[in-house]
Amino acid sequence: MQNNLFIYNTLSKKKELFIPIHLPFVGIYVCGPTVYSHAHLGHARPAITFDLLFRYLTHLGYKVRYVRNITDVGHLENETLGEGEDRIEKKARQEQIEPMEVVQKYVNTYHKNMDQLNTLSPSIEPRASGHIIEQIELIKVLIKSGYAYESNGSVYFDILKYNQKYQYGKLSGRVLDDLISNTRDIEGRDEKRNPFDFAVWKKASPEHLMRWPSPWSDGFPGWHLECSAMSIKYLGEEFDIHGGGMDLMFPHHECEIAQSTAALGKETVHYWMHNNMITINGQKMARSLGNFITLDQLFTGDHPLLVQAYSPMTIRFFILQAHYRSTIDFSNEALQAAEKGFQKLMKAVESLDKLKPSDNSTIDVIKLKEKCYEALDDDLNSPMLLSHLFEGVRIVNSVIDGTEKIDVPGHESLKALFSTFVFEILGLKDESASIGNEKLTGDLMKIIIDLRQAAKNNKDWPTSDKIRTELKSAGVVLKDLKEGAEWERE
RNA sequence: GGUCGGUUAACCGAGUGGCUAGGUAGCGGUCUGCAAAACCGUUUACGGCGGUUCGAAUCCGCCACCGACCUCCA
Repeated sequence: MQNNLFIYNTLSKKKELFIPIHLPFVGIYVCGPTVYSHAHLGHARPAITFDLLFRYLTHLGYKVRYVRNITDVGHLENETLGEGEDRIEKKARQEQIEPMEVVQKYVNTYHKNMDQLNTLSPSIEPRASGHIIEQIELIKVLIKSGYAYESNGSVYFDILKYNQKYQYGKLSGRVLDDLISNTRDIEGRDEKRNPFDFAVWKKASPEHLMRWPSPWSDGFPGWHLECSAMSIKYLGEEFDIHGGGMDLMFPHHECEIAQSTAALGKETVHYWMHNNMITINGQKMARSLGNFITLDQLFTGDHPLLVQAYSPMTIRFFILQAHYRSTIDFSNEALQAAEKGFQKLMKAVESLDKLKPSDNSTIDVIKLKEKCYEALDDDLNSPMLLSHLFEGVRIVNSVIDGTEKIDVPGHESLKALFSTFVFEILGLKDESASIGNEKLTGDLMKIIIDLRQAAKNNKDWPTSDKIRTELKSAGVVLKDLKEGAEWERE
């Protein structure tokens, strides 16, 4: 199996030809969500980016194992002070439910949202809380090899020790000495030998709910550890691709590299891929900044910043229109443009079946197909791919117009091209059947209501009442309010 | 302050040392009873100042502005 896929490797800061370790298999690990709140637009970015990668590698014929974790323990709100509250526990306390109820609730909504965005399920979706034993075993290895030490029931990773043999910070381009010299002194971490040491195991305070027994204390694993433990378990000591958001590069992925390298004595990940952020008014969208829009809000339009609802495919198209390593700035204008562009694409796909082939052709579909592959091979350049697909849209419409001609083989190739790139690889789908009908119904009702209002203005009560009666028998109830009529299904 | 990235036309957003990215919006045209759609054409593009080059928006330097990360974040 051969390919010309080049992937930008954060580790080397270069595009590199993708060569898998064990043909025909490919292993991908992507950092998934911490499930303590609704998924927001930012979560859609890595999900769609790596869904595209998963789909493309699968299309190329690889047997891909795609692992995306669920963080359900150990992710604290403020690790600097050492006493940060676990996000999930905090939510549980606020809502007076079990932490695992919080986890279940938001895993469910996350899955629902990901389905709506038409992302394929990962091959394995491991949870941190389900791999406590694996994490404890990894800690034992780290302690034994001298890269971690126990302190008052907690266990910390020894950064200085690690840095003697390996290079801490190489992924994010950081130098440990610089980090140390730039650090303000913060109180409350006397348990650590060095302020940069990070917890791999934390002793639980008496009131802490999520706790497991370990050789060191009743406690819980450090946030970074789960990814090392679970990626090694499911993908092996060396695997192909590790992905995640750019904001995770430091410290999360840096710590992950340190843990895995210290435990195994070798590089675990061959290609590191990082998607960029979504910004809103030029600033990163994040829960902590309070400027985030959840996916549910986006799909319903229920948010002060939204002038209308945007369908899941509009969001997917919007995200694919930018390259995954660029930031995308959110705005209603941009989303409306994406919506129209997406509809134009879908409309052309519908028209494709109706094309009347000629004996000869003015179109080079093979060339177009090559360009589509070239775009994807160039570090998943989805915007470039879309621009080529819009060339296909122009072709379809021009054939209908009669300004271009296509023969039977060309027609078949073009159909295959759209099917492959639009649906199979980009993972778009036609949602006009559902959403379009809903919109149509609304528009039809408006017309009917306006006609009835005209009748009422003319005091044409028989007509007005007839409309209301017949709608009622069709299952639609009209309500005459002060501001005008409203309708709803019975 | 440190590290890294960005600044492209009305908006979003690719890309390249010389050749139209694309979408949306606008304008003109074809078509059309009118409109819509579609097609064709089109609008002040590449932050500023220097340098390298036959030629730079693309490479180099400086400056300005914006953003990300620097133990919360997808």
